[in-house]
Amino acid sequence: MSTARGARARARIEVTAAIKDEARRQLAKEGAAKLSLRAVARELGMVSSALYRYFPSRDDLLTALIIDAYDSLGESAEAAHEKAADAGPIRRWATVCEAVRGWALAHPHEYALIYGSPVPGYAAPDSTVRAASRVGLLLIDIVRDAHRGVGVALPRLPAELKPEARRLGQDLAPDLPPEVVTALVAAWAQMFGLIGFELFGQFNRVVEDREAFFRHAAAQLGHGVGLVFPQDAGTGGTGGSGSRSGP
Amino acid sequence: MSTARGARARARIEVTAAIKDEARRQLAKEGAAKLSLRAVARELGMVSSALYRYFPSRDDLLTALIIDAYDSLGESAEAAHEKAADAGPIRRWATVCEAVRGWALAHPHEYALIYGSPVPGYAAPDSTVRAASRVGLLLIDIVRDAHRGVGVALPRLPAELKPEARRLGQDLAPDLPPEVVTALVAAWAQMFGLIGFELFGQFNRVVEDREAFFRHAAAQLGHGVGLVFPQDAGTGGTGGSGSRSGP
DNA sequence: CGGTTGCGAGAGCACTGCTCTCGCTTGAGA
DNA sequence: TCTCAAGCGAGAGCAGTGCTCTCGCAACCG
Repeated sequence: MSTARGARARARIEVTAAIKDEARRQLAKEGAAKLSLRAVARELGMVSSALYRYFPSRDDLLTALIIDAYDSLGESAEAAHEKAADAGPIRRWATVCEAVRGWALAHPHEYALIYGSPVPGYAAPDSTVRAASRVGLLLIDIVRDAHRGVGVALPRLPAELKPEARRLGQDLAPDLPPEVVTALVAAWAQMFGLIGFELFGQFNRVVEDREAFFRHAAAQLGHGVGLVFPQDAGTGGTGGSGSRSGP
Repeated sequence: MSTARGARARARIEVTAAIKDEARRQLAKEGAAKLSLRAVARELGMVSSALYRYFPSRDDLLTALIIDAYDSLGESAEAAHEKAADAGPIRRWATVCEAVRGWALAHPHEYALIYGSPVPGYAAPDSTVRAASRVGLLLIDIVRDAHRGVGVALPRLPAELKPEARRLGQDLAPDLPPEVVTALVAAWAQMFGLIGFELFGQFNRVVEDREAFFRHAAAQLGHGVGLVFPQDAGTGGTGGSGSRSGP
C-alpha cells in the first residue's frame, strides 16, 4: 500500500521524493549527463552511500525520473485536452500537440530524457511503457471521436503494409480502420520529430517563428489522420485546394 | 594545407585519424556517454595526456565525430540519390528517405549523436551547420525538380505563417513557392521523427514491420510536399481517394 | 648547427559510481 | 514490555574519469 504504515515508511517516501526533486533540479540545470548522485546527496545533506538505500543505481534514479517525466507530460496533455473538451477534433488535436510542445519547451532536459537518445545502453523497462503511451492514447481518442462524428478520409494503404496496418489496428484501436491507425502512428512520431528538431537546435538559422510553424505543421498532421476543418467537412479532401504551380 | 609538409605533419594527421577511428569504434560499441578518452588512449597504446595534443577536450572529440557523422550520413544519402538520378521525384524522395533510415540503423549511436538529445550542454558550433544541412539540401533539390516538372499542389498557408514562410523561402530556395518550402521543412523534421522513434525504441510493441511502415510514411511525406505518383500527375490531389468512413 | 617547437610520458587533482563495513535507531513480534 | 532483526546513515575505500602540469626527447626551421 502507498499509505505509510509507520513513521519509517513515511520517511522513506519523503526522502525518495526529495531525492527525485533534487535530481530533477540538477537535471533541469545541467542535463542528464551531468546528473551526479554524489551532488544530489551533498545537496540533501546526506552522504552518497546513503542514497543507494533508495535507488540501487544511477540508472534506476534516471528510470524513475523518466517515468515521472512521461507522467508529467501526459498530465499536461490531458489537462489541455480537457479544457478543449467541447471543441471539435481539429481544435482538440491542435490543443494536445501544442500542449506537448509547451511541456517540452518548459522541461527541455526531461524531454531529452524521454524522447532524445536513450542514455548509455539504456533499454526502457516495461514499467515505462504505460506512462509513455498516455499522449498516444489521447490522440487515438481524438481521432476516434472524429471517426464517429464527421468521418475521416484517408488514402488507400499499399498492399505491403496491410498486414502491419491490420495488426496495428487490432492492438491500438480495433474500432478504427487500419489506414487511420497507421496514419495516426506516423503522425504521432512525426509530431515528436518537429518538437525534437526545434528543441535540439536543428531549426537554428532555419525556422524563426517556431510557434506559428509548429501550429501549421500540427494542423497538417491532423489532416494527415483525416481530421478536417469544419468548412471542409464532407468534401472528403485533405487539402489540394491551394496554390498550384506548373513548370 | 592538408598535404603534409613533413613527417611530423603527416604523423599528426594519421594519429588524429586513428584517435577518431578508435573513438568511433567505442561509440558504436557503448554509446557516446561511455566514450572515454583514457580508454581510447589505452587502446592506441598512448597515455591519456598525449591525446590532449590532438583534441583539447572530450567535447572537441565529440564535435569532430559529429561532423564526420553528418558527412557520412550526407554521403550515404547523396550516393543513394545518384543511383536513382533517372527516376521520378517520388522515387528519388523515397530513395533518400530510405537511405537516411538505413544509415541510422547501421550507425545507431552516431545517429543518436547528431539527431538525439545533444550531449551535456552542447551547442552545435557553426562548423557543423554546413555538414548538417546536406540531407536537407538534397530534399530541396528533389522537390525543386518536381516543381519544375509535373508541378506541385499544396494547401494554402494560414496568414500567420506567411511572413515566416516567405523568409524560409528566401533563405532556402527562392525559386520555390513559400508553401512548398514550409511543407518541406516540416517533412524534413518529421522524417527524423519517424526514424528516431524506430531507433530509440518508441515503436517497440507498436510497429512490427518497420520497413514497410517507414516506406509508407515516407511516401506520405512526399505527398505532403506536393510530390505525386505518376498516375496521379495532373490531378492536383494529394490523396483523399481512399476509404471513407462515416459515423 | 642551435634554438624553438611539437610531442609522449608520468604524476597528480578533483570528481564520479559503487561497495562494504560499522554502528545507531526503529518497529514488529514474542 | 522487552528483544532482536531490519532499515538506515556515515565513513572509508576502490576503480575509473576528464583534465592540468611538468619534464625530457625528438624533430624541424632558420
